[in-house]
Amino acid sequence: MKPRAARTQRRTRIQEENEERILEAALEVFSTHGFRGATIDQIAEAAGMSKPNLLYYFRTKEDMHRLLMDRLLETWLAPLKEMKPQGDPLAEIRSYIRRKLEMARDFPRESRLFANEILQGAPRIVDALEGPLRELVEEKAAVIRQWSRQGRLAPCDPYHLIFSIWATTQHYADFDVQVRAVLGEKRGGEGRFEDAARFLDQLYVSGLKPGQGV
Amino acid sequence: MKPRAARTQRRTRIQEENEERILEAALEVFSTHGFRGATIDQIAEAAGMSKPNLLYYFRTKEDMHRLLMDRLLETWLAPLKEMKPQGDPLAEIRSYIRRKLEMARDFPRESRLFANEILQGAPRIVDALEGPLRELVEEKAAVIRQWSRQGRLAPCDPYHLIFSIWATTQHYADFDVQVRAVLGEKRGGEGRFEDAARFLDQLYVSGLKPGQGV
DNA sequence: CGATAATTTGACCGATTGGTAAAGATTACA
DNA sequence: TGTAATCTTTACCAATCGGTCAAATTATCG
Repeated sequence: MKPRAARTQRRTRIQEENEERILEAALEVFSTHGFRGATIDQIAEAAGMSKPNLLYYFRTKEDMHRLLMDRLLETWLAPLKEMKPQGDPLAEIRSYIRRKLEMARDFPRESRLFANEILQGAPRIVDALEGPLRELVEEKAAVIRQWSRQGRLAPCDPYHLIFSIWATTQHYADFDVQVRAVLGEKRGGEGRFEDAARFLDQLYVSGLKPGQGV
Repeated sequence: MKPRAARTQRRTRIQEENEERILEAALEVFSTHGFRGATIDQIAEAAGMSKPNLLYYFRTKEDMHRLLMDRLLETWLAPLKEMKPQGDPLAEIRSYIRRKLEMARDFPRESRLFANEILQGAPRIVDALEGPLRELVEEKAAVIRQWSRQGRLAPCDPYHLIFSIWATTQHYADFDVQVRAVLGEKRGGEGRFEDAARFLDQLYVSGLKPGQGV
């Protein structure tokens, strides 16, 4: 009997293990080739099982991708959710940047999976973008605007502030090949994330200190 | 007789036109699906010609991609090349940002083509990254460091400064779908580029003014 | 015009794609 | 231990992939 959807909730040990192995492999393959560029054979091989066996757990390629995206979205929104209105504005933004940078360092494949999907027109998550994501950003934008109004943060466009934080941090995961090519071997080691953190700290703290700019 | 490579340089009008039409179509398709995700049939249809006809002008899918990437790289490096050591540091950086932002607005497909390639491991342009790109960045990083040493710019890591400029500007092309989803209809019109320019101006000018930060 | 080169087409190729059918092997559990 | 449910494999499918070929068509130019 097919395991997914046609079952009363019990999950076998084998089922649990294999689904996890498949998702791990799918993350690897999807994140480096995009949805269309990835093949089930590739994923099956990466998961160490035959293609029909894989398809016993996930009926289609889309099923795998959808589940990955669903899981990802929560993880993805979490750091922004943590930004608290009652905290110190600069400190809140700083630690948001740090969290995002840590995600770029520790979960580059997730970042690339997301980037691939957006880059290719987000056909499979456009709803999430226009729904939960947009609402969360709107909420946090209001918080940032409030901070500015209170004179605790330089006045600035909160949306583009958030975009710039996404861009600068995810860049280290999505464009990793380029970053390492440019930095070379001596500068491009693991220290690049600390260097990036230092630079971004400086940029944003100086750039957003109240009393700065328009 | 095959036109490419096996010819003594003469290029027919038809040849010129069709090659351009093909490259235009290839840019469209490659930039939205990546190399592996794109198919020759798709490109041929977008170019309004039959597949064998397309393959008469470009012998392989890789040939099209390679030519696009070669052309792109020059365009891509141009804005950074324009940054002059003898100019005013903040003004030079500002106009570099503006140029990059204009490229994101006017050539989003080129940006996405590049992003797709990097994201998927840059298998077809890794040489360019480690060669010309790296050298140019090294040169300009030296310029920036010099500016800082002269006290005309806040001391900062020049490499990560450049990365952050790439990231924040290209974001508006590569993640366009997301940007528009978050901004919604009223905020997401063409004005988003001007808003972005304003925000980035503020961020970088305040963040890099001499006497700021570490 | 005629002829030669350039262009376009339809028919086709083997390999790979996403996915299925059914039988065999293994596991869980009464 | 028996057996029913779960898991795995082999063999296969139609569709699509990148690309070829030869014949038909069109453009160029003396």
